[in-house]
Amino acid sequence: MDINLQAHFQAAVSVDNVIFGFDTNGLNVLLIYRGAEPFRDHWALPGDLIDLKTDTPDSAAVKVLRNLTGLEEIYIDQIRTFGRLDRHPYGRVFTVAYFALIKTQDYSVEASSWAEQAEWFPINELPDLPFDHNEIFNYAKELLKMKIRKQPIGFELLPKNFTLTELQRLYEAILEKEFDVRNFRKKILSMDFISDTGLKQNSVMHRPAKLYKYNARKYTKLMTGGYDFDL
Amino acid sequence: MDINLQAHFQAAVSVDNVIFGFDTNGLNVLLIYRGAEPFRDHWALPGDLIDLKTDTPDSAAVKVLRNLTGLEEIYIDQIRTFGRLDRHPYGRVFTVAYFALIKTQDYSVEASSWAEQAEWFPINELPDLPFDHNEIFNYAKELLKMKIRKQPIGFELLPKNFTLTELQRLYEAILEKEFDVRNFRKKILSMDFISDTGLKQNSVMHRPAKLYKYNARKYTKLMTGGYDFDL
DNA sequence: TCAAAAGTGTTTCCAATACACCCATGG
DNA sequence: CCATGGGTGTATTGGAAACACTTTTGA
Repeated sequence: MDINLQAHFQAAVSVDNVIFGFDTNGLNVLLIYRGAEPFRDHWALPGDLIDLKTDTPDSAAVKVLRNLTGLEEIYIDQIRTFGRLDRHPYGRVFTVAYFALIKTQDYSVEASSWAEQAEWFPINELPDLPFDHNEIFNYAKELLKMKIRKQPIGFELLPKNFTLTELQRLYEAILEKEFDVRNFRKKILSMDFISDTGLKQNSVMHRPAKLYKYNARKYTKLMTGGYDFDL
Repeated sequence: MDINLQAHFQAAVSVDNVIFGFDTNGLNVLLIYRGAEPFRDHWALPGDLIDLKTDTPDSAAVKVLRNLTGLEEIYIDQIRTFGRLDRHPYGRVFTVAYFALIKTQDYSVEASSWAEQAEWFPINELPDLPFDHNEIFNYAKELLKMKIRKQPIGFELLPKNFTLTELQRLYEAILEKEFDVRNFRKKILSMDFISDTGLKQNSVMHRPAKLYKYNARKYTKLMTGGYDFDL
C-alpha cells in the first residue's frame, strides 16, 4: 500500500442505536450509562466501534442490540452516517446510526451482559447527550414519524396481541396528535393487515377489549402500491 | 492510544455519488471511466476517499461533484452507508453514498478537471458496475422516486424556466407511470409553488408553451403540513 | 391548410372528516 | 347500579380519476 493510501486508512467507524420502546407512559428511548472513556459516567446512545475484521455496520448494530437486551429478531434499520471532524476526542470516528423498535415487554435490563446501566427515558425527558447523539436522536425521531405513516412498523413496539386502543395510543404518541376513535378503527381495519385473535383482555375492570395481531402476510399483498397513514 | 483502539483506526471511508440528470431521452446517471486502480477502465459511480484531515462525508461528496462538473449549489443528499467486508480490494473501505440532481443544461464535460471520461447513461442502460455500485444505484433510484412524491425536487433537474409538459415528462420518467395532462396541470398548479414567467417558448414548430419557474418562497409556506404528489 | 403540441372543464367516485351514544365487565 | 373504557354508523366534504375537444404557431 503506498503512502498516499496509508493516510486514508486511519479512520474508525462506529454504530449508534436509537432504540425505541413504548409503554403506558408513551414513547421511550433506551440509553446507557457509559462505564468507559470518553464521556464515562454520561448517559448516551448505546453503540460500539465496528470490528474491522468481522463486522459490517448492520451486523455491528445488531450485536450492540443483542448484547444490551438479549433480543434477536428486532426491527432495526440504518438512519444515516455522521462524520463531523471533531465528533470524537480519540480521532476520526465516523458513526453509522441505526434505529430499532422493541417490544418493551420482552426486554429486561437483567438480560444485559453490559456492566453499565441501561434505562428507558421518555423521549421528551432526555438528558443532554455526548458526541453528536442529540442530533442523531432528533433525526431518528423524525424518521420514525415518517416511517410509521408508510409502513406497518408500529406493531414492532407492541406485544404480539394488542387492543386497538393500544395501537391508537401508539400512533398518537409517535405522530404527536390525536385521532378520532371511530375513524382510527375504520382506517386501520380497512388496511387489512391486522386480524382478530378471538381473544379478549381479562381482569380489567371494564368491558374487555378484543385482542388483535399483526398479519404480515396480508400486508405483503398490499405492498404492491403502498399506502399512507394520513388520518 | 492503546493497542486495542489501534485495531479500530484502520478503516478508510469514501463517498460515492449517484448523479441524476434529465433530458429529452429521459432520466440519466453520470458515470466516470476509472483511470486508476482498482477497476481501472471500468465505468463506475464518481467517488473518492474522504480526506480524514479536512473533510466530512458531506463536504467530500460536494467536492467530487464540483471537480466533476464544475457546478456549485447543486441538490445533494446522503443516501446511506455501505460496508460489506469485501467491497474494496485494498482494505476495509466504508462508503457513504449520496445522490445529486443537476440541470443537464448547466453541465459540460469540458468543465471537468478529471482526466477520466464522464458520460451520461440512461438509467435503464447502465453497464455492470464495480464494487457494490449496482446496489447503491438501485437504492438511489428508489429514494428518488420516494422523495419526488414528497418534496419539490423535480425542479433541480430542469432548466430555470420550463414548460408544464417538460415537468410532466420528468415526473413520468421518475415515477415510471403516465399522467393525464389535465389532472397533472391541475394538481401542480394547485400546489402553488410554480409561477408563470410571462415568457413563451420560441422557434418551436407548434403552439409555443408558457414557461414557468419554481418559486421556493411559495413552497416554504406550504411546508408546514407537507403534501403528497400522489396523482 | 396542415401538422404538432398546448391548453382547458365537468362529472364521478372514494376516502377523510366530523360527530354522540350504547355496551360489557368488575367492583 | 355505577364507574370505566370498549365499541359502533352516518352525513358531509374535498381531492383523485376519468374523459375529448379547441387553440396557436411554423412550415
